Amino acid sequence: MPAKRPAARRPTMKDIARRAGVSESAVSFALNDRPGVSEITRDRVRRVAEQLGWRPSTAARALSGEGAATVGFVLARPAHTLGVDSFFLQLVSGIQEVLAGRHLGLLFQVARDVKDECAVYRRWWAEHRVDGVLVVDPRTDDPRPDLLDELGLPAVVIGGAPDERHPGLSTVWADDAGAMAALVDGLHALGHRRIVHIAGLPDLAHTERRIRALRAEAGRRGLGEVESVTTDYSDAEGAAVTRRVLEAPTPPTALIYDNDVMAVAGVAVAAELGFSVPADVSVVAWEDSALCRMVKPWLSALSRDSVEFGRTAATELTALLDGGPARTVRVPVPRLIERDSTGAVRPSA
Amino acid sequence: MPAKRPAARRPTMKDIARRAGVSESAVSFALNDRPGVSEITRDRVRRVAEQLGWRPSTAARALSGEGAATVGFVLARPAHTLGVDSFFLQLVSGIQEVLAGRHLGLLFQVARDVKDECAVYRRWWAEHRVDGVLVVDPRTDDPRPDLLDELGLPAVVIGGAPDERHPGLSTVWADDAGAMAALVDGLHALGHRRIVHIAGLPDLAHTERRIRALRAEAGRRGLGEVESVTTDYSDAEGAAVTRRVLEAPTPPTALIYDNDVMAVAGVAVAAELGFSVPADVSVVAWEDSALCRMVKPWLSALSRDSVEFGRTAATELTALLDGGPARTVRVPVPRLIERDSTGAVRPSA
DNA sequence: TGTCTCAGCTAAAGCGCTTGAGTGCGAAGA
DNA sequence: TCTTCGCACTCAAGCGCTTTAGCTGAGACA
Repeated sequence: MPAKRPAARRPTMKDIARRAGVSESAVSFALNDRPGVSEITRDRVRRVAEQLGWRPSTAARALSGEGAATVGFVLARPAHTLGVDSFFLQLVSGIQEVLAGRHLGLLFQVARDVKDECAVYRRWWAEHRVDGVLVVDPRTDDPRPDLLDELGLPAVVIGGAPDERHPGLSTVWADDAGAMAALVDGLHALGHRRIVHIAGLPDLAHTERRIRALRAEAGRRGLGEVESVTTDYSDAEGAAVTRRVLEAPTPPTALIYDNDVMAVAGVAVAAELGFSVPADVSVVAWEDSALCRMVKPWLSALSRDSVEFGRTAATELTALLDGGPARTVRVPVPRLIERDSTGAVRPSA
Repeated sequence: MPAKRPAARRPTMKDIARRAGVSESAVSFALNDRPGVSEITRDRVRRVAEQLGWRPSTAARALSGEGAATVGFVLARPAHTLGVDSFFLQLVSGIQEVLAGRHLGLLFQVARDVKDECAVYRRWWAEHRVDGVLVVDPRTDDPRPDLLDELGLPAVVIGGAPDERHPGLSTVWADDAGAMAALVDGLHALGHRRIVHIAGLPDLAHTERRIRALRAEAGRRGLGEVESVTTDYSDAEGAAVTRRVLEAPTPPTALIYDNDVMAVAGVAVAAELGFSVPADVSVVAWEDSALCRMVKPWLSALSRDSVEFGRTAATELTALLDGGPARTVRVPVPRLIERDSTGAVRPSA
């Protein structure tokens, strides 16, 4: 074998045309299932294409107005919160499943913040790189929907609430408020009255939804000592907040963590401070993963199917790319997996 | 505001040419820092381009032979092992840092297995989608280097050992063997003689390197009872293997886990079986993350800078894309962070 | 027999960019 | 003064595909 074979040449439609004895246009018609060629020609062309291992050049396609066959995905979170997070990989994995089936590529980028993220969208649009984007972590007062509207870039917002001001955007969301209500309901039934919610990043829309839902539920039941504290999702802040609230004069009897990482960190802190889980304090993680079964006691957690979430979002985006109308679809409410970290309030408490 | 504004039109070089009163070619020369235009023309063109918010269409660029300004990254692992893994997100994050600086896009795909991964490379190549790829999880007897050679696709292998048979590929690797030797050295000094290595996927090249290194070290020191067991990296298998080896008649006094997830799962099992860590058994995780500080006792771990790893790999790839020679670069050996899970063997043992 | 139609195909332009082959012109050299 | 550079720039072709308009020949119909 020669040390450095020249790279193989990519076959083009011209090659197919020559081999099949027809014009390039005929090839184009044949391969795109467009009328204008007979069935037998179409078959012949298809066979030659297959035989040559031809694949359309996305560049050429994009240039002649067909779109880039690519969708974009930007992750804008501080680097250190990216560390141990099962959600995004699973989400992306679900997204991929759908996209791969349609031969759509996924252009991935991590950005520092939303401002950077917007710049990325602008660049992608100007460079003709993507046909649409998947937007995650919608914020309160988010600049992205407006921008995407302006650019005319099809998009689906993952995890946002329905938004009438942007009829062009699809939304895939989970009913956080409903889930929170159910959760509080369950804790209330177990006798919990003092509940602290260790929430995620303060400007994420779903953080706010959860906080509001908790407050509403507390109000409805006349629970006075209910509080939400926002964090950056990191184990460090989760631990710090846990320490603070458990060291208060009247510590809560139940802790709701907005992700698994903080919940695990929180349990460790609780143990260190001499709190027994769930006897002294119940713990629920809003996100289930292997992590929740790696600590003792096993953590009760709200479980959602992130892979399916990704699939749904990607499906909505392809629908949009096909010219379909923007839609708002709700994925199932996360289900509470009761393990060993939740229980009735101890009578003495 | 009209409900549906038509999407803004992307400015092209023709627009710039018209506004600047020069030909398209002059614009091209000016914007690409090529000789052929005077400095004042260049400036004028640049200004107009800026003012119009022009960005080169990657499609057109790619079509005229400039490459797609995109690199590819395929992750081929069983979906369930993707769950809680800090390594890849960090790696990608480092990769992005470098790529973003050069306006290179990252096309990301998850595949089922290596065969699928190869298909993805072929497709990307045929579709003109990427200029190069980053290959992770090199295997023993890996089909990918040959394929990439054949396609003439620049690539850097992340985590592979130097490979003379593929002079076209760059390699970025860590000295697993050296790290393992140092680790065994340390454990030996603490009195450990029975060591079990709960390894990762059996056909990954670095798994084999570690296993071989462990065996070599054991041989050199005359340690008889040393063993490596391969797993799929999941907490479940990590736990299962831990249970099996600790229930043996003469259980090991030290456990080396090939990732943090399994180590954490293993510690839980050890506790359950009544083993105290590190008094009865020492535990080391080959991968550091927040996880290692979420369990008691805190886990000693081999720490590498995955973000930097990603940066290095991406830098090598860009060098390759610039026409540089393939290189083999070694990143620093992972450093052992000693926490609370490792200690001297108890005299009685 | 001549005309009309229409299925089945070809020719050619165009997408936005790069690039090699000119072209015009002022300055330097004979 | 005339030639010769060489700089600054323009022309036009080409990358691989789509798409519109146009062409051809065979059958339908009068």
